[in-house]
Amino acid sequence: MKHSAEQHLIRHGVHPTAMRLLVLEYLLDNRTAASLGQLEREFYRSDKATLYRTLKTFEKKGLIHGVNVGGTTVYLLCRENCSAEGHFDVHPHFFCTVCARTICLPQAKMPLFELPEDFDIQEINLILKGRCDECAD
Amino acid sequence: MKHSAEQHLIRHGVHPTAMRLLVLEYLLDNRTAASLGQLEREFYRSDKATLYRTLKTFEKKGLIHGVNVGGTTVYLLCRENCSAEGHFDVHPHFFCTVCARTICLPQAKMPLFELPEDFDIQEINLILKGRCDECAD
DNA sequence: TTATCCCCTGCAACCTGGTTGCAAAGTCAG
DNA sequence: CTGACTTTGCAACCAGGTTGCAGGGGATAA
Repeated sequence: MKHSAEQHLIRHGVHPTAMRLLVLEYLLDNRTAASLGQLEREFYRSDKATLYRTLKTFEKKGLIHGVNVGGTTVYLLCRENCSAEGHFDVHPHFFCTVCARTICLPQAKMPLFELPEDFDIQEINLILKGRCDECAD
Repeated sequence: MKHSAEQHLIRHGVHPTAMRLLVLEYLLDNRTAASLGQLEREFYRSDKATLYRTLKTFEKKGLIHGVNVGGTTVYLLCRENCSAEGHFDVHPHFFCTVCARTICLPQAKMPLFELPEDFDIQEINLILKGRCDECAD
């Protein structure tokens, strides 16, 4: 456990401090997206700024990616093909309006768009909202 | 001018006050999305809360719809098929990273998704980011 | 016309999420 | 052990969004 998280940090060039290990392990365990606010609540002993900077460091080094869902940014673990050079796992995300979890949908393909005129698309942001499998009635 | 905006308000059951006419005309003229902040800057004599409530009223009555693009909500005029009963013009939006305008793309079809398990999709949020036709090099 | 009521507006305050400066504490190499 | 660099915690700040409250203005009933 500890080891794998630590290795993960080192592999991405992030100095493995106690704080960072805790946050990374939380993300690994939870397997769902976490917002700054969630981390604040989870690690109420530590400071918002530290958590914020931890997330920013992780994002910059390619461990996690942020998704803006309805005003707040949630962070999810990246798959293997991401690094400090860039995030390459572009895929839709699903936000459950019941349990408020955000889930990656890497299996769902991003749609291709041909816009009529000379629009230059650099980024696609696709969020599906509804009930997840666990919250469906 | 005045008449059409006024009619538009009345048709949607919104009492046409001076404030509301100004905001609606601004939206009609600009033909691009406006955020609360933009309106605040444009109508610096009036209050944020009033502008906020104006937008909310318009949205509730089906005149405009809000799109969350990277943290802030921008509002765009609805097409004909919206009303207080609901917003039915679901379509992608394009956000230009150069001029920061948000544009409706009603001509682009929303993709259909079949999610593997019993996910219940209620809403699709699709935002394309890049350079618009006017800002392309 | 006057009194009444309701809706609209402006002011102020507040909350949340995000962000930065600064100084203390910790880490590590020489 | 010392000095340099990194990480952390505290505080403060900012923007966007939101609400309560009181005053004003217009429509309506008496």
